[in-house]
Amino acid sequence: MPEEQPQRKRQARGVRRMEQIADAAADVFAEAGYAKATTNAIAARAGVSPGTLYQFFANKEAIAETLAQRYQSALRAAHEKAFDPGFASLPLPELIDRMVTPMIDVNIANPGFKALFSATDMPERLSAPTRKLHQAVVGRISEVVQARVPALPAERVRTVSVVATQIFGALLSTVVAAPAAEREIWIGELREALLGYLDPVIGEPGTA
Amino acid sequence: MPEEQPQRKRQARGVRRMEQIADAAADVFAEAGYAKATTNAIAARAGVSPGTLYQFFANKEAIAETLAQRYQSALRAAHEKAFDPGFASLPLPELIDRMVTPMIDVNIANPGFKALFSATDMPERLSAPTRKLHQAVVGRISEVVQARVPALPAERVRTVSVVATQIFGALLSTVVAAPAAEREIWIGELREALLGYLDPVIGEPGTA
DNA sequence: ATGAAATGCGAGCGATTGCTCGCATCCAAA
DNA sequence: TTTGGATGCGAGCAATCGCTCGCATTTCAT
Repeated sequence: MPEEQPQRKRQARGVRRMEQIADAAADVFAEAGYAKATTNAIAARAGVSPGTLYQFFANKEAIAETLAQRYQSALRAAHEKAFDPGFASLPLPELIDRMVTPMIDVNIANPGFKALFSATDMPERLSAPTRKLHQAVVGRISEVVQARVPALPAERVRTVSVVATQIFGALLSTVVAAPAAEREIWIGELREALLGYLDPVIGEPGTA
Repeated sequence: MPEEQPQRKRQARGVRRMEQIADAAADVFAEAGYAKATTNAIAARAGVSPGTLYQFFANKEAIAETLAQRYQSALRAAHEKAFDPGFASLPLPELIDRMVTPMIDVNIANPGFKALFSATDMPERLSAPTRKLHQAVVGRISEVVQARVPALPAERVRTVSVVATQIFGALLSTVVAAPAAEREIWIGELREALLGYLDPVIGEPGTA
């Protein structure tokens, strides 16, 4: 268990510096990926010296960890909005919309993070929590699906949830990468894709 | 244009060594990714010294390039099987099956290559050709879709083809990663997902 | 005002890694 | 059998990069 070390007292200026460095790191990581991003480049982007950077972060991993926590808390907030069990009885198109919208928004607000934390060049320690959250999404979707169609075997519920998540993830990248003007088009296609896959299985609540 | 340098004469033994090194590189790259894979590790895996490795490959990039060419020619062969324009008038489930099967097979036969060449830690030079082939796939699918439903606007044809490709790519990873025993299940879901998305648009040949 | 602590700098250390170099050995053509 | 080139080795070079260290400056509580 990683115990909190008695982190030194920060002045307001120091806290600002930390955010400034973390912001710069988000840029550099997004552009270059974790492995190719150098700490010196992050420091330069933040307009500080390498020494200053290491005044606030123990090492490269710690910088990424800060970003990981930012992303994770944003994700968790989105999950609360997206996976309300009460949605289970809604018409399928609306159900999809309620789930998809918050997840898209959080990823548009944090561009690059999804790619960064699913990349393989990042230390296991940092990608693991995000992957775990991703697994949790499958679980949350499974709950909604199971609540909607109780007669569906648990194994099939799981399979359907995994596939729906994969479809969502793939098209999410396209939506985020698209210029803002085209996003609605791709979001529409995303909805159609999910609807097309899910309708035969869980189109009507209560049926098997 | 990259001109062939007058590569030195190889003995049969040398050719074998090259394949042996390339095979080892495929393993190491698949395990560690391009950036984290060291040439010394590749040499060790191949059971040769670093000097021997560089007897046959100019640099790290050249090793990956050999693998890229392997993958690309395998992909091209699969594309020939998968994107026959004559498929356009088949019933949709069969059309999907004809396209999907060769693409799945080639990726099962070359595990790790898809992930390797779509990773961002690889030099642009090497990922670009594979990305270009991927773009070509969208074009090939567009042709089939357009041939099937001539009344569909070109822009919409393109959008549908992109989305279908994305759905395929996402579930392909799951199929390849799954143990052989479960593959048929995931392939079935992949077919259902594509069918669900495509049926409303191009379900019947000739309709708009 | 003053001292202690926080902030800041940047040259450069140590480890890693792609790659080289000098030299030994193997092979095939003459 | 001889000989030139292909194959093979592995210590170590050079460049990169994460990170440190010594020291200067700023901030803040007293």
